[in-house]
Amino acid sequence: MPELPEVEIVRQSLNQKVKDKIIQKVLVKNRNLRFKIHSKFKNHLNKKKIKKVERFSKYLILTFENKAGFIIHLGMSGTIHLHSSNKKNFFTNTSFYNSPILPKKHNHVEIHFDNIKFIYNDPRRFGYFSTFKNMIELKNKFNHFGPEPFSSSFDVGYISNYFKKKEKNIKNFLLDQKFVSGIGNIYASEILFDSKINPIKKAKDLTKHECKRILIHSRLVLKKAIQKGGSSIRDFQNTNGKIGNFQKEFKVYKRENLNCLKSNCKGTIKKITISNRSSFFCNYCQK
DNA sequence: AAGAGGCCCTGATAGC
DNA sequence: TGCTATCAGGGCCTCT
Repeated sequence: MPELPEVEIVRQSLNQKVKDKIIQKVLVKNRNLRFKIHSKFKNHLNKKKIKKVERFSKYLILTFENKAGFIIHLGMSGTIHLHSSNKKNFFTNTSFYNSPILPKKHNHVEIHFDNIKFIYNDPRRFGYFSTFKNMIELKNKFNHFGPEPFSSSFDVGYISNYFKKKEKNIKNFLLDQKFVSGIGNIYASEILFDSKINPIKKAKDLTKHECKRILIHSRLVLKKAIQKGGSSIRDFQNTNGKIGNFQKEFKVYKRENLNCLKSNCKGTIKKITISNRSSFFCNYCQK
């Protein structure tokens, strides 16, 4: 569910609310996530002060003062809710697609700070928590990941070189975290539309110019999504009133059978399935 | 090595 | 109203 922009939005509010706060108590209500929450998880977190909340790709990284810390992946349906006990009924939903009301089912982890409760909720259980002891261990966790679109190492040379002899379609590569980190199914379609590239085009057939467009639009789309506060598919109102309206800007995602929004294009948006995931594109202007 | 496909889960929605 | 089928923003694992 959450792609890089959404996780970045979560990171920002999380960093704002729990930075420099001490974990007073950890409750594991249901350890069954993609990977079972380790029995040592509680002790690893207990009484530690959060030094910073960072993000790599779709992963949240919370680091303690002693350089140890933990990672959160939200999977498809993971949401984080912050509940302030200072003011009654004050909820901050740092996720982006369910209501600001605290969920009753599927709460897996509670982390209590002074005056703030962190609640991790995940109906589909595709998310997970993992811990690291130091910076080296943290770095190793992301060893096999490709660069983020914003990274300087994600350049035309890298892209065109990577695509040499690759038979797989371009859409799959945008979703392949070994090639580029942080893009998911929604933004893959949006990036390809802006780049005017057909999702089923083989990667090896992309020209250098097309690689350049992939580079530029990956950055633009994600940047704009972050500025808009990410995407929420469902009706969403949060008490801060600042989260998630990039979905209004979707040009192809969930717009099948509607007109192509490119000026002078008479095409209609199509929906096809690529590797069991839906893809949206205009078969008129995406070559 | 690269690529295809199954699978992990629950919940919302569409169609009958 | 209630059943069944399909779909959902991710990514790991296995097989060829």
